Amino acid sequence: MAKDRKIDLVILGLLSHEDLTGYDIKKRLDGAIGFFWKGSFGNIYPALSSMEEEGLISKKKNSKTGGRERIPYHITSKGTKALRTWLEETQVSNELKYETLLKLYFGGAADRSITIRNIEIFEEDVKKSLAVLNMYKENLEKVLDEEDHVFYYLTVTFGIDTYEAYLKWCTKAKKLLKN
Amino acid sequence: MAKDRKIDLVILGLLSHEDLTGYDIKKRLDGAIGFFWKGSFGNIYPALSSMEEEGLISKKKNSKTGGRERIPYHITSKGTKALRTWLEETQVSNELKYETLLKLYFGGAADRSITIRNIEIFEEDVKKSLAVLNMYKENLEKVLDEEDHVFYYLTVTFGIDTYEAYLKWCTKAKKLLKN
DNA sequence: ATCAGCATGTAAGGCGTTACATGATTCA
DNA sequence: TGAATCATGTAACGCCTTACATGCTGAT
Repeated sequence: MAKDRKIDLVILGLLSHEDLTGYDIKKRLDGAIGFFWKGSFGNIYPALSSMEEEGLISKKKNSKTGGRERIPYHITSKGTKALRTWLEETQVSNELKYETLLKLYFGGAADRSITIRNIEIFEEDVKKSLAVLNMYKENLEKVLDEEDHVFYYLTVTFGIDTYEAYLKWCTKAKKLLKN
Repeated sequence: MAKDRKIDLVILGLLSHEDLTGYDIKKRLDGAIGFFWKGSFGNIYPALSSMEEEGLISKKKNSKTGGRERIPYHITSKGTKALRTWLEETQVSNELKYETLLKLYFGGAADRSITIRNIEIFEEDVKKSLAVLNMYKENLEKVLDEEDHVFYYLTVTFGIDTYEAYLKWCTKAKKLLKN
C-alpha cells in the first residue's frame, strides 16, 4: 500500500462495512468523518484505481440506478488484513495546521481588535459545528448497542468535548484581551 | 506571495519581531509553535529564497559566530504589510488529519482491546505534551505584561485546555469500551 | 428547458517530506 | 578522534487541491 497516502485506510475502513462507489466515499467524508479527515475526488478516484491494482479492493458489477454508471468497490481479504495491520500499529501521526492559532500567535503585528474579531469568527464556526455534532450524538445514542456505533459515538463525543473546551477558552481569551 | 504556502506567514510573523536565519526559524517551529504548525528545512529555505525575490524579506550581512555562515533575514515594509493583510482576512483554514480518530472510527474492524490500547497511547502523548505546555505557561505568566506575550500565553492555554479535555474524554471512552 | 444531483475520471501545478551533500566548530 | 551542534541548501518523489471534461436522470 502507498506509504504516505492515508486516504487508503479511510477507504478500507469504509469498505469494511459495505460496498461503496467513489462518490459514496466522498459523501461519507463530507459527513461526520470530515471533522477529522478530508478528501476530494481527485484524491479518492486515483486511490481506488491503485488499490484495485494492488488487490486490496475489487470492482463489483456496474449497476445503473438512475443517474450515471456506478462502480461499487468491495474489500478483499488482503484489504481487510491491511486495515487490521494499520489499526494494530502503535505509531500515529496527527497533523494539524491551525491557522486560527497562527493568527493568534502573531496577533501582536496588528491591532488587538483584529485578534478579538478573529476569535469571534472561530467561536461562531465552533458553535455551528457543535450543533451538527450534537445532532449526530442524539441519533447515535438511540442505536448505541448496534454494530460499531460505539466507535462513531466516541469520535462524536471527542469532537463535542474539545469544541466545548474551545468555547470556554474563547470566553476567557476575549476577557483577557479586553482587560 | 505564494497562494497556498502558509509557511510564508509563519516566517513573516517570526521576522516581525527579530531577524532570524532559516535555522533559527526551524528551532522556533520545533518549540511552542510546533503544537499547531510544523515545518522542515526543505520547506523553509525555498520559502526564504522566493520571499526574498518577492521583496517581502531581505538578507542581512553574513555573520560568522562560530559554526558555519549565518544568513539572517529581515522583514521589509512590504512583508509587514502582507502579514497584516493576512491577519485581517476573515477566512481561515484549520486542516487536521487526526489518525487517532480515524483508527477509533474504524475500531470495529479489530479487537476492542486494540482500540483501548490506541486510546492509551494517545493519552500518554497528551500527558507529555501537557507537561511541556504547563512549563511554557509558567514561564509566560512571569512576563505577561511584556510585548506580545499575551498572544503566546493564549495559544499555550488553548493547548492546555484542549489537551485537558482530551484526557477527560480518554477516561470516559475507556470506561465505555470496557463496559 | 434548465438546473441540481448523481457519477467518474484526468491534468496541471504546487507543496511538502525525506534524504542527501557539505562543512565548520566545540567538547569530551 | 569522533560526536554533537550549528548551518545552508538541493533533489526526488509523492501527494493533494483545483479545475476541467463528460453525461445521465428527474424535478420544476
